[in-house]
Amino acid sequence: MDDAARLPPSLLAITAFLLSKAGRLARQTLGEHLSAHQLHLSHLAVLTALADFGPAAQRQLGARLSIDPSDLVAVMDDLESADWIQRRRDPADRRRYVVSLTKAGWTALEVAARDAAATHDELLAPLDLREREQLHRLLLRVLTHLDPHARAEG
Amino acid sequence: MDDAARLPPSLLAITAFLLSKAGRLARQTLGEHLSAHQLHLSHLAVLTALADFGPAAQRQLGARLSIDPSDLVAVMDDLESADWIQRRRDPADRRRYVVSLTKAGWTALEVAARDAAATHDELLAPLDLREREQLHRLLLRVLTHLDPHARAEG
DNA sequence: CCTATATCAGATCGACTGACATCT
DNA sequence: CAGATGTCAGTCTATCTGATATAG
Repeated sequence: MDDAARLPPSLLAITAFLLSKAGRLARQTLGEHLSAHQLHLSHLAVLTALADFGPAAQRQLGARLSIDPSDLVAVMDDLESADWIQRRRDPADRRRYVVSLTKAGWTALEVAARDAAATHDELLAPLDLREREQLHRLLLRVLTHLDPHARAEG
Repeated sequence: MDDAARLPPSLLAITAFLLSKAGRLARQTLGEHLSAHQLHLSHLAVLTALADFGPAAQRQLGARLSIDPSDLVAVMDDLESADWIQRRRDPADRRRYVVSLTKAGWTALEVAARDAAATHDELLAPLDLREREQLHRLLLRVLTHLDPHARAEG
C-alpha cells in the first residue's frame, strides 16, 4: 500500500509538524552516524562546549547546553572513561570539577565533525548548497529568537 | 549568567543540531497550545487523517501516521471518549473498526488549526511570510526525500 | 545557617517489542 | 492453518523531580 502511506495534507501544511518530524529525523540520523564511533549527541554537545569555551564546571556545561545537571553525570562518566575529558577538583572551590578536553577528546571532535558532514549529505541531499545555507540561517533565526540559549557569542 | 548561557558556535554550525532543537521546540510549543483544548499531537494527527482521507481502520491510520498500532489504542480511546471519533466494527471484516470523524471531531480540528496558527505566530515570529513559506518548502523537500511517508498525495 | 555542586533514586513520557484473543 | 486486527504488558530511552553528602 504505497498509496496508504502518505501523510495527510492538512498535517503537512503545519510547519510546526514538519519541524518536529524533521527534527526527529535529524536527531536520529546524526545519532546513527555518531554511534558508529561510540559517540552520543550529548557527548558531542559537551565536547563542543569545552572546545569553544575552554574548561568548565559541570554545572556551567549543563546550563549552557540545557542538559539537566543530574543527567550530565552519566554523560561525563562516559566521556571520562573514553578518555575524552579530564575531571579534576577545582582547588579554589572543591565542590566543582574543572572539566577539560584531552588530546583524544579533540580527535573525537574531529571525527564527530565528519559524522555531522555525512549526516548533512544524507539528510539534506535534496537541497543544493545555497538552499542548505538558507535553511540553516532560517533555523538559526528561529532559535535565536525563541531560546535565549541559542544566541551565538557576540 | 547571561554570558554563560550561550550555545557553542561549533554546535550551532551543525544544521542537524538546529533541526533537532527547533523540532523539539516546535513540538513543545504546539503541544502547549493544543493541550489548552484537551488535544494532543497524536490526536491532531489522527483527526487530520480522517478529515483528509475519510473513515479508516486503526491499522491504516497507524501506517499512515507512523504510529505504532499498539500505541494507537490509547489515542483512539481518548478521541472516542471525547466524542471526536466513532468506532464501529466493520461488518465486512469484524476484526476491524471503521473509525470516522464526528461533528465534534470536525470542530476540534478547527480549534486545532487555530492552535497551529498561534503556534506559528509564536515560533516563527522572527520570519516574515515569505521566509516562513521558504522554510516550509525546504522542510517539505527534506522530508519528502527521506521519508516515503511524507509525500503529499499526488 | 543558607546556598551551590555533584550525585543518586525515582517518576514520567514517547517509542518500540512480544504475546494473545478474535476473526478472515 | 496462516495471516490480519486490535489489545495488553513490558522494555528502553530521554527528560524532569526530589533528596542528599560535601563544600563554601
